[in-house]
Amino acid sequence: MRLRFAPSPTGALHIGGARTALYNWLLARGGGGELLLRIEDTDRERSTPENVEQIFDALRWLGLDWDGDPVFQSRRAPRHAEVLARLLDSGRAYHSNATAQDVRAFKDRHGSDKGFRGEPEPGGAVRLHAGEGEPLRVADVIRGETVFAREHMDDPVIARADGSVLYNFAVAVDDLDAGITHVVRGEDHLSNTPKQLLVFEALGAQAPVYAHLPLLHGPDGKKLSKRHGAASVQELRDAGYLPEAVRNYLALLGWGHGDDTKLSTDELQRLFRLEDVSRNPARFDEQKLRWLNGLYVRELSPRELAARLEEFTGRANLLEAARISQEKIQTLADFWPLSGFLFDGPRDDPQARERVLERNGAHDVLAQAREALAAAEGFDPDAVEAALRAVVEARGVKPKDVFQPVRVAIAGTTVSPGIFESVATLGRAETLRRIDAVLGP
RNA sequence: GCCCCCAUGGUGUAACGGUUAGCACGCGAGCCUUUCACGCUCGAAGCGGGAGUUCGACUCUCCCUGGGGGUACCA
Repeated sequence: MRLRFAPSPTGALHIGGARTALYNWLLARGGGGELLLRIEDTDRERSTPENVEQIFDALRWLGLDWDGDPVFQSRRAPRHAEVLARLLDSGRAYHSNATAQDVRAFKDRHGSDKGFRGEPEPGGAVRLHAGEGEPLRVADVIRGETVFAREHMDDPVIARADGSVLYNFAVAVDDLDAGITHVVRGEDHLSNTPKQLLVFEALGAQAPVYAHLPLLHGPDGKKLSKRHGAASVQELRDAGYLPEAVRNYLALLGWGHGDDTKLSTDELQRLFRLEDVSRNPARFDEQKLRWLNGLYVRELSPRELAARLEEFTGRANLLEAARISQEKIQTLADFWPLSGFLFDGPRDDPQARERVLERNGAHDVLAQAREALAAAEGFDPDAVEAALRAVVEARGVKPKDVFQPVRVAIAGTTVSPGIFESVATLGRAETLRRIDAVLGP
C-alpha cells in the first residue's frame, strides 16, 4: 500500500486536512505501507514558505510522520511539461482558445448537461478529450462505484496557455509517477476524480484505488471556519489539547469501532479500515474533544503532565500543582486559571471575597484556622486536614464554613484544587501570609 | 442551471430484512462531597417525508425534501 497526503499550503492545516493525514497515516503505519507527503504548491500566490512550514509543524505536533522527503509539486514542472507534450503529440490533448464564456455559450446551444467539446487550434490552453462511450467509473472503497457520463463532462483544461499545468493533471501525473496505490482524500475531490481518470486513461495507465472521506463541518453544519473556535491544528494546540487525544477524536469523526470511544494510537493503527469509514459528513464537536482530552489528561503520570504544562505555560516547577490539578482540568489551558494562584498570588475576585469573607463570622473562623495551621505538626495534606477539621469540630459548623474562607484567602476565588492539597502545596509561610493579608492588622 | 455525494436523538456513531433501535458526548435529576471536577445511578431525546418490494423494513428500489461538494487557463 502506497499512500500520500497532499495538502496545498494555503494557510493553516485545518482539522479536516488533519483527519485526512491521520487516516492515511493510520493505514500506512498499521499495515506496513508507505506514506508520502506531497506539497501541492502550484498556486503561486497562495503557496508561501510560511504556509508550508505551518503544515510540517502541524503534522509534527500531531505525531504524524511520512516516508522520504516531501515532494514539492512545483518542482515537478519539467516532468509535467514532458507528459503534457506526449499527450499533445498523441492527439489525446489539444490546444484551444475557448474561454469560460465559450463553454457557457456551447451549453446554451446544446443543453446544460452537455459537456463542452472544443476544436483543435494553433494555440491557447490545453484541453483533454473527454471522449464518448463508456462512462468513467470511480471505484471508491468508501462509497462504492460512482459513474460519471462522459457526455456530461467538458473537455477539461489541463494546462494554461503559458504551458503551466493545472491541478487535476499534476495530481494524476504525480500519483502515477509515485506509484500511489490508494488515494485517500476529502470528498470535495470526488467530482474532480473523473478528470484525473481521464489523464490516467490518456496515459494508458491504471488509476489508483480511491477513498473519498466525508467532509467535516462546524457545529452549525456549515463549512468549518475560525468562528467555530479551534478549527486548525495550531489552534487546537493553543487551546491546550493533547495530540494523542486529538488523534483519537479526529479518528472518530467518520469512523468507529463498535462501542469503543477511547482508542490509543496503537489500537487505531490496528483497527482502522477504510471500509468502515462512514459516508456522512461529520460535525466537529469541541465538547466531546474536551471530554476525551480530560480522559487523556487524567491518564498521564503527574511528571508527564507537569512536563506538558511547563511547556504549555512556559513556567517551571509545576509538578505538585500538576498533581493536585490533574483530575480537575480537561485541557492544558484549564490549568493556569485553576492553579495559577499558587504561584502568582490570589486572584482578584471581588464577588468571592464579598460572598465568603465578608460574611458574619468569617474573620473569626479564618483567625482560628490560621492559628490551627500555624500550630500544626507537619504541613502535608493530612496534617493540614487534621488542623482544619479540628477547627470545624471546635466551632460545630459545617466543613465548608471553614474551608471556603481559607480557600478564598489563599486563592482569591471559590474554585481551586482540594483545599488541603492546595494549602500544603503553598506551604505554611505563604498560607499564613495570605490569611494575614485578609485578616488585616 | 447542470453533474455528483449524503440523510438514525442536539452531536459522533451501532444495527448489515425480524432488537424494548445499542454506545458515547452534551443535557436534566440524584448520590458522593471542602469548592470545582472526577466517579456512580437514573432520565429525557432518534430512524426527514411519500410511494413501492417483502410475510416483515432503519436496513432494498424510486420520488420528494433537506444538507454538502463540483461545475476556473484555483488547489
